[in-house]
Amino acid sequence: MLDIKFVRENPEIVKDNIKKKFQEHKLELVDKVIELDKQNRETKQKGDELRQQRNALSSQIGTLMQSGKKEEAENIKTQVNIINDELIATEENEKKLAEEIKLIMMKIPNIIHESVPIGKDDSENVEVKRFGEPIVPEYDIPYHTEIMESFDGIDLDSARRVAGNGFYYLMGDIARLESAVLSYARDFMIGKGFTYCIPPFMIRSDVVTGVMSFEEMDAMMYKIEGEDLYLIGTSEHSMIGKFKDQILAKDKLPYNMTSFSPCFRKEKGAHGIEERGVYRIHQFEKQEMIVVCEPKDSYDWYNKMWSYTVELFRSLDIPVRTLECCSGDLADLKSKSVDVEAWSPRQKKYFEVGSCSNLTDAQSRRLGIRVKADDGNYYAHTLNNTVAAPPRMLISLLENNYNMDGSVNIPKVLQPYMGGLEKIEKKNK
RNA sequence: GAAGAGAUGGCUGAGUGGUUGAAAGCAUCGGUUUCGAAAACCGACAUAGACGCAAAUCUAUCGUGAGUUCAAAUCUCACUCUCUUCGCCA
Repeated sequence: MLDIKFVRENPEIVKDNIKKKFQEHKLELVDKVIELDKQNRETKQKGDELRQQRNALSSQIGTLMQSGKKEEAENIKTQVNIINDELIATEENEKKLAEEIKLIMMKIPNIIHESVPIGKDDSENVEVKRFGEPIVPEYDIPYHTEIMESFDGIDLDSARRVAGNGFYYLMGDIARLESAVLSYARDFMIGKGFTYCIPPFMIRSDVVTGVMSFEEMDAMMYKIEGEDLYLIGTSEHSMIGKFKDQILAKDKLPYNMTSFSPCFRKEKGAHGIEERGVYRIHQFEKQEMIVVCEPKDSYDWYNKMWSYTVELFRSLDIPVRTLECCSGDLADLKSKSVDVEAWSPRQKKYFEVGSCSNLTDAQSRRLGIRVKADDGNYYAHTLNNTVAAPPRMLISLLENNYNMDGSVNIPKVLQPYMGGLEKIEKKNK
C-alpha cells in the first residue's frame, strides 16, 4: 500500500509503475483515488467544522445548566440537534469515502525498485547468477517420490485416505532427513545472528487481511470453523503480524528473526505433472527469515538475505541459481524479489525453492508498523525470505546426491543431525 | 469451560457525564546553577489527520466496535486481552 499523499503528489510515477507491471486496467484507479481523496478531505473538513460547532455549543449548555438557565440551554440543544442531523450524513459519507479509498489503495501496486527488469510474466524473469555446476549424471534419476518409496520413506496412499490429496506421511530416514534439514537451517541462521522464533500457527482475520489481499486469502488460507482464526500459510504471516500497530524503538532495529512453522495452503487451481509428489502440498514445514528494519537498510538486508539461502544450499552441495522477478510477475506489495532455484538433475532444469522479497514500507503501512522518531514517526521496511522448505528441499537433496545404485549420500553438514548416517540405502523388497 | 476483577500517555497511576487530551510521580530532553557533575529550580514532553511558508488553529483518539446523550475516559451492550479462584489438559 502506497502513501495516499505520495499518490496525490506523484500520480505520474504511480501510473508509470502500473504500466511497468502491465496492469493497464488499474491506471484509472489513480485518478479515481485522487478524486475520492479530494472529496474525502473536503468531507472531513466539513465534518470537523460541524463537530467544532457542536462542541462549542455543548460546552455552553454545560455552563448554562450549572447557572440554572434551563430555557436557554434547551434552546441551544435544538440548535445542536440540527447540527447533529447534518453531521450524521457527513460522517456516513466520510466512512464510505474512506472505505472506497482504502480498497483502491490496496489494489495500487508498490513502486518497484529501479533495478527490477520489465517483463509481463514469469517467462520473462531474469537469471542473475548460477552457483555451482549443474551436473547431469549419465544414469537416470527417478522421480523423488520413487526415491523416497525405495527407502520406505513416504506413504502417500495412507495420507490420501486419512487427509486427502496433498498430504504425506514421511517415515524413517526421510522423515529424519526433513527434521535434519530444518534443524540445520535453523542453526545456520542462528549462526548468522538471527533470532530463532516459533510463532502461533493460527492468526486472526485482521492480521490475515493485513498481510495479504482478499484474492490471496481466498486461494490460500484455511479457516477454523466457528472461530475467528486462520491457519498460517507461512510463518511470515504471524511473524509480521507480531509487529502490527506497533511503534518500534529505533535502537531495537533491526529485528532479524528466523522462524519455524508448518504452512497450510489450499493451493486452489490446477497444477502440472511436475507438481505431484511433495512439490506442492497442503501442509509443509518451513524455516523462514524475517527482517524489520530502517528504510535505508532494507536493500542491504535484501542482498544479505538471498545470499544466505544460496550459501545454505551450497553448503549442501546443491547447485542453485538466482532468478530476478520481473515487474509483471512481482506481487503488488513487493518492491523487488528474487527466487532461489535449485538444480534438478532429473528435470535438467532449476526449480523454485525459495523467494526473497523486499516489501519496503508497503506492508508496514498496511499493518501500522512504525519507527519512533523525534521528528515524526515513519514506517519500517519489511522483508522475508525462505531459508529452507524441507519438502522441496528434499527433492533437490535426493536428486543431487543420488547414486547409480539407488542410494543417497547425506551431505556432511547434515550427518550430525542424522546420527552420523552417511548414506541412505535402498530397502531390498 | 465457570465465576469475579480489571484495561487510561514511554512507565506508575488519579479521574464515574460538562474548559479532562486527561492530575500527580517517574523516565526523557532543554535551561539556570557548577570548574565539571549530582542535587535543586524553571521549562518542554502522545499519536494521527485537515489547513498553512510558518506560527497558530481545528478534528479524532483513554483496549476494540456499537449505543444512550446537547455533551462520554466516565453510562449501556458486544467482543478482545490481562489478573485471581475453580475445572480440564499436552
